[in-house]
Amino acid sequence: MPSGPPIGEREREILTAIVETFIATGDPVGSRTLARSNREGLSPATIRNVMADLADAGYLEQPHTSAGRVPSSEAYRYYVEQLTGRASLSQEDQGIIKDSLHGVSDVQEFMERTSRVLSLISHNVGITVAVGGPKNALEHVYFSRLGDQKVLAVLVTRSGLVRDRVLRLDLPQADLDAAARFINDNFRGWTMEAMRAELARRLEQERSEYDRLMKSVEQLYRQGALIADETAQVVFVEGASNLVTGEQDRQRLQELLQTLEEKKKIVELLGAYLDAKQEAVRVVIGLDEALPSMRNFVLIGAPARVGDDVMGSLAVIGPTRIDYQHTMTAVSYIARLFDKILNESE
Amino acid sequence: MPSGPPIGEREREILTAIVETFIATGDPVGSRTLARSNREGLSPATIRNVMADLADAGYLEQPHTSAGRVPSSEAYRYYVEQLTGRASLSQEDQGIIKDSLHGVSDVQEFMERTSRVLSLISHNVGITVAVGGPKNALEHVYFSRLGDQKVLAVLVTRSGLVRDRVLRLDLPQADLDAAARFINDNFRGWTMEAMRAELARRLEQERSEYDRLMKSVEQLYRQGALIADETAQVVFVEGASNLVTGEQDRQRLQELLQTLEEKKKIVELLGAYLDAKQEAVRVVIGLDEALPSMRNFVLIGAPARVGDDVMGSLAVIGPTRIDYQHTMTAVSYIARLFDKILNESE
DNA sequence: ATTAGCATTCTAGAGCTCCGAGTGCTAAGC
DNA sequence: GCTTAGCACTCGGAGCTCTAGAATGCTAAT
Repeated sequence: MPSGPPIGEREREILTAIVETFIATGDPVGSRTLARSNREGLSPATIRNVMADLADAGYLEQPHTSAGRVPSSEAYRYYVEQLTGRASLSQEDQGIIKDSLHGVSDVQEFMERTSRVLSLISHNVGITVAVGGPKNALEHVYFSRLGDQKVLAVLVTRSGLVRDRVLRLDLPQADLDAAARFINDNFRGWTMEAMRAELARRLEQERSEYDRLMKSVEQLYRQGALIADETAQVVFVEGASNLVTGEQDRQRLQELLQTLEEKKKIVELLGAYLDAKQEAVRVVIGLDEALPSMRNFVLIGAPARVGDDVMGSLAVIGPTRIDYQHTMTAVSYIARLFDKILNESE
Repeated sequence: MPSGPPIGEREREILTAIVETFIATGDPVGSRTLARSNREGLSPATIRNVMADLADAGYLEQPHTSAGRVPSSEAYRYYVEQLTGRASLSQEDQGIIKDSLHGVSDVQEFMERTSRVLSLISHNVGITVAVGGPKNALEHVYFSRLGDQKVLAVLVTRSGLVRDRVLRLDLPQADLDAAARFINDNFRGWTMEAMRAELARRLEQERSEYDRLMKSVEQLYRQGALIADETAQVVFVEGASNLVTGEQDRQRLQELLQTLEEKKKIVELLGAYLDAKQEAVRVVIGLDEALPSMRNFVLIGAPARVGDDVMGSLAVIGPTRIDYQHTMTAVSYIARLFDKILNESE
């Protein structure tokens, strides 16, 4: 618990130093080490006193008596809060990002490459989600007969996402065209959610007086041609191999990887923590509340938007011992780039 | 090297027993253990003699002097060869597979679920590839204006694969429709390869007398609307987390996971070893020739076909210490199911 | 051709010691 | 009154030795 008060200037400085040292080395940090690197020449003893206070306040933990101190979640939160955020990305990183994202005009492809680039730059797990959910605005649909009893449904959202699905349905192409025209004419620009609701309402109401057109539409609707559920989300997870270098034991590592394989959970995770309204990069420390296997892991993410439309989110997941400054800068940089690139190509 | 000769009945039996014991336990197997489980009551000493012969012939290896023997790649090859293949899948496994694949009519979705189900059943890595390459026959294309200077190209192959791409292009919808009609009318049923070649030829030849239509077609072609390169392959890799339980050290594990993340290499691997013409399940032992990080790993795969058309491949990758019989049966079962399900839904 | 017996080899693991890092406390110093 | 030096104490980890057990290969007997 952040028993807030006991954080004065000196405490702040020492806590920061501890966090940074621990992030750099991974070993519990002791008063000696700290005294050496501290610019005001404080003695180990003094530092010990401060450390004891910080430990009481819940910012530090001790693996065992004769070891140094390790930052608690609270400490990381505090540390992140007091980061200025003024840092900028190295030329090299900017280069990597730009090379990798150059010339992409497709949201999905952008997402895919971004997850890779995030993992490359952060040396952790890069994740992107392209929302395909109910909030998306419909651009248009397209149906096409495929073989004998199959129909291909293609759905394009305003955000440029393309989703397709093969349905078991036996309708002539003419009917499909009519249905597509109907939907496109009536619902272009609607959110998927609203469209589905309205469509359901109409189908219900006019049930008695169905004409051929509405019958086709109903069939398509029932078969899920208007893809809008969470399966429509596209998730890219890259760099899981980076987790191997961490200090977890086998057991934990496996659980971790398993979790990352469950795309659904990942979507939920990002959904729960990344508020679409927020502007900036968000850091969530203590992921174990949502996902037990993610104990000691943090999420650093931001919404991916073009203008005011939220297209999805991008994030890095890594151990609490991550380079916050660098990762935050990278995430923020790419988020801005996303807006810029996709905006100008509109 | 398989100095072929010294494999008589007794040798065969002992070699098989060694392989099976090693697969079951993971420990080098010694003459004692073997003598105990051997049904004809051979003494350890006799077995030792046989084992020495087998070692000379290259079928067994010794980690160190006072340890038991471990099967060599050659031994596994031999072992697999003499498997009857008569085994059938447990009801339970059949249930898992059917539940998971039930009602799927979309090749891509089938592939996706299959990779998952393969990893589940084999407790190893399940991989599927949907070929989108030059050999695929075109079903139809569809172009649609998207925003101001973008065009969405959707390409459907005979095999039911849907590929889309966003192009930077500024053509009116009418022109796009005309181009699509032209391509569909002229090239439906052609392989992507043939179509591209013919199109290139025509564009070259008639360069002087271009009309509006051919100009649109050329632009679309140049922008890559007729997706047929290897990026059109879709790869699904599931169950990488299963590798953690193996006995590799961290270093190897990480390399392994990295390799699995490189979809391109995986496609090449399957391509190199899984011959489209082959009917049955194929087992490749010694993957390190192709991928150094895959030392001690094997590939158990089969082509995924519907009738005579190859849609891709499915495979399991796991350590040499994999349950061959079970995995082979599972792969073969799913391959047959693939044909059956997608055939009847045509 | 098998097998029993035996000397030999080699590893994994248990037990042990010792070193170093770190702590908290107390008493002295500025 | 804050800071620091000094000191006794704690504890984990590295390194060492030693042993038990599992295998082996060979030889000689059956």
